Amino acid sequence: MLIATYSAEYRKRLQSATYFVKLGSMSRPNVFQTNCPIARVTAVIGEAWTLMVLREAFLGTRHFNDFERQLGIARNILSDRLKKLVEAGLMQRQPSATDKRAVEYRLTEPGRALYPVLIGLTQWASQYLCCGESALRFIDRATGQDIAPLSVQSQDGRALGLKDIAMVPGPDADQAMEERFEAASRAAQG
Amino acid sequence: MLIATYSAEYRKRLQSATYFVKLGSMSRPNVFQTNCPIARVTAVIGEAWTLMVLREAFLGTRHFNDFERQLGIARNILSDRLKKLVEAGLMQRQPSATDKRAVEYRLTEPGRALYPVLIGLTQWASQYLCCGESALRFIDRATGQDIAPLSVQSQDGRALGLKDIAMVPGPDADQAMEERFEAASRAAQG
DNA sequence: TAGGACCAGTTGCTTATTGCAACCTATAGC
DNA sequence: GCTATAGGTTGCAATAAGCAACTGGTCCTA
Repeated sequence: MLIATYSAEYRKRLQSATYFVKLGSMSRPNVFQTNCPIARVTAVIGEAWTLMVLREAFLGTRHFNDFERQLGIARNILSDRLKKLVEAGLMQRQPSATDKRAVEYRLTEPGRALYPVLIGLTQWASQYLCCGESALRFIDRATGQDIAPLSVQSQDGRALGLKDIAMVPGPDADQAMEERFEAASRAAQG
Repeated sequence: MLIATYSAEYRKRLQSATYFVKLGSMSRPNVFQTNCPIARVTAVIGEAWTLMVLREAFLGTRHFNDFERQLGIARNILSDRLKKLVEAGLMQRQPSATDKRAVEYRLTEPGRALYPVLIGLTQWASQYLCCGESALRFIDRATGQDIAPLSVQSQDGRALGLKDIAMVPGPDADQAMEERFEAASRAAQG
């Protein structure tokens, strides 16, 4: 439902070329006007520092100066990223109730919905970039155990590997996209 | 085991400041020398276009010119990103056996291990950026059904929300990091 | 076996982004 | 009032991306 609150307006901008042209350094409207979700997600969280800002937000940071201190990010860049995250509906900007100078940046529902991705990235990096020993672990509060590695599953809960799944064109796919999926499907099999 | 094949050499570079300083535009060694997995993953796949190149690779693209055509990426940037992905061990570069002009870029095991993340991003974007109707769906080959939404789970398969999990310092965490997690833990509860 | 097309890049130039420091406005606290 | 703090903005130098043209091999056809 929160989707509905921001998507009506936001969707228009997503579909206008000028918006994407200004996003990130990838000024290729043709790429971002496709409805490939990865292209769109790149436009929204693909810029330098954006993922780190989100990580900070998940760690509970809410204030401009705290983001700056924790990340060592330049203030103008931080300002820009927070603005874009708010625009994109991932975070909300709220003047503090107790201190009129202060502003609080918090994740919205769409923003929080990214946490499986953040966890997936963390698990991947811990395994492949930190050689299994990172500074960060996730545990299940109820049991204290490490959480399970993120896995792709079927509706009935079977774990699915890369070869068990297929990409198929969705409702918005065009002809070129459909042809690509057939090629991709063959490639995945081989 | 494939980890072992590239990590011995790669790990050294990961730990040297100069490597990170040159990665992306975020020339802040202090950030990337931390062992925060998100910081590291940003260094490796956070640059503009890198995620798109990976998406292409998952779609079965293997040749330089095909990446260029499908993405509309500048050739020098593509060259740079492929080089870095190979260096980082996510892709491998192999001269074609049948055509001596051609080169094949393929995902390695560490690269393929990113697919849950790609799927998570796709599902998130489809829901929040494409309003549920994207050009791309994933189905279970065995049944033809859509796959399940990516979920974070406990060891025994319970679905875990953001509030059911806690971040705790791992083996490589320092004092400052430990203090942060306590703050983060409190923030997640509230 | 000469000529053209094709693959995988590289080079040089222009434009857009980032990093850094200094500055600004409004509020808080004493 | 005076100083410190919060959340920015502005201008300038350094860096990265976008674009077109060029290179060095290899394939293919006549």
